[in-house]
Amino acid sequence: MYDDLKYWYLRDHKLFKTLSFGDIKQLCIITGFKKAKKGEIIYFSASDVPRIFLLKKGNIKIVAVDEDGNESIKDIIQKGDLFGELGLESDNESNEYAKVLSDDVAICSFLLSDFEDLLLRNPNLALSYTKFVGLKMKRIKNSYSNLISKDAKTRLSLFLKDWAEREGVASGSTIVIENYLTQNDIAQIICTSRQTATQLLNEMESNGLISYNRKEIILKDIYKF
Amino acid sequence: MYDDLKYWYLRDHKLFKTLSFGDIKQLCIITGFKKAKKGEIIYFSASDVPRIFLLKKGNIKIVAVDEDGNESIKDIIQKGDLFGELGLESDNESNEYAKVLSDDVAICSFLLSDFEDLLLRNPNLALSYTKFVGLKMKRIKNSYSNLISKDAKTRLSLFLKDWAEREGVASGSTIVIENYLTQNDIAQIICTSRQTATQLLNEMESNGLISYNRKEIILKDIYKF
DNA sequence: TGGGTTTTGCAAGCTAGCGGACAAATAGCT
DNA sequence: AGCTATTTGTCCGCTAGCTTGCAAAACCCA
Repeated sequence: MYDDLKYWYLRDHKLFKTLSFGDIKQLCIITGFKKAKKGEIIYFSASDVPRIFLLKKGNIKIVAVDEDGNESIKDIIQKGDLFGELGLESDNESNEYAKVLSDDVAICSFLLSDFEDLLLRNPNLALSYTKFVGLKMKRIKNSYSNLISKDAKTRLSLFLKDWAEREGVASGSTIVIENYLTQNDIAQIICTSRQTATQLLNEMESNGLISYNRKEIILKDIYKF
Repeated sequence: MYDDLKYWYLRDHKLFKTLSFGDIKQLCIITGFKKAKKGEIIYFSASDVPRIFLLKKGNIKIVAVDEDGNESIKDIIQKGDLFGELGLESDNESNEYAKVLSDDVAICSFLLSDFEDLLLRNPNLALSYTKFVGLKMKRIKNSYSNLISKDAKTRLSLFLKDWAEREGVASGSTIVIENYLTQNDIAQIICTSRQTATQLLNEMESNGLISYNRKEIILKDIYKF
């Protein structure tokens, strides 16, 4: 019964659509499953055996701590996203943890080595997975070039637009986003200081572009972003 | 005979080490081969069928042109590197070209679709390739976090160190790099203005850290970087 | 309901580094 | 050798956005 649950959690991810019933069963045997509540911190990498994680429910942020102890947001992971050692190579230097942003989350995970075996036995999955990693790479490249050539205001606009497209609920050209990020989080994502982010958000609000509060962000007209 | 040449060009790339003789022959049938000289510009993507390229000899830079016509260096490709649609998904929006930096280059290429077939038939290659893409991604992530948290001077140091490790010829703690980049190129790679790059390089030279000219860069003591 | 914690708002000085301008040096070409 | 194009060196004004510092507002939970 519990195994069945895990089965379905994996089954409905698009990446695993191509797998046979047996293959998923196999992966399920070694699947871990975990729930956590808002604010909890989940450590991975480093100490533990390398794993791939699949976020089934909720949102988390991946935070990296550098040599000097500074924390920076590496990624925001949403329902359905894979995270962890996506490159299939364990890098021990990186010191990261995940923090739960939504009320609660459900995460499944499997060992990197087992996942590799699965890829070897399923060329189609391997190809899909490669494209998936490629897509992740393209995203990062895009953030990188934005950081180089666009100012903070533009980066904020682009981020809001992207966020709205990924998670927003539209009614006409107005989009409502459930806001589970603090202004500090947003600032880190668009690579600016908290103060600048605050200032820009207020500016957008007084220009009538958005309506902002701690619960939700409303983009009045998505076409203006 | 010409086919044999192409065979060897592919054969000695570490990614293709696991392939059987027959597999490579197969890939060779559809392999393109091309030579070019310094300063030449090679267009790819967009107009053409999507391809993966393998630089067999020399150096090139990948330059992207954005909507406003600004050019920016996306990547420096060296002997043995793959480039092109590495994510295996053709993106038409991107407008890029390659410019030859070394005296001459040799490039082989194969169609994306043929490469995909090959991956499907060779799970081991697929896995290696995924790791290779993952590694590329890790590099970009690293540049990104450098850009966020390090100043121009530090980024220049890190870049020189990295360059030296990849291509430099060491004698003791001194490393000599063949310099095929202009200061403008270097500036773009470390994401700063040409003026700042010039100033920083001269500063490092007068501090005795490096010795710079258009032909070569000598890092006096790699441990100081 | 009240006290502590986290988040947001606002002001002002400061600085890294951009960008324009121009001259000198070097490379490339015929 | 001479001419042109490219690259490098330098100076300097300007500004986006970082930092420091503090206060108000919202949230959390016992």
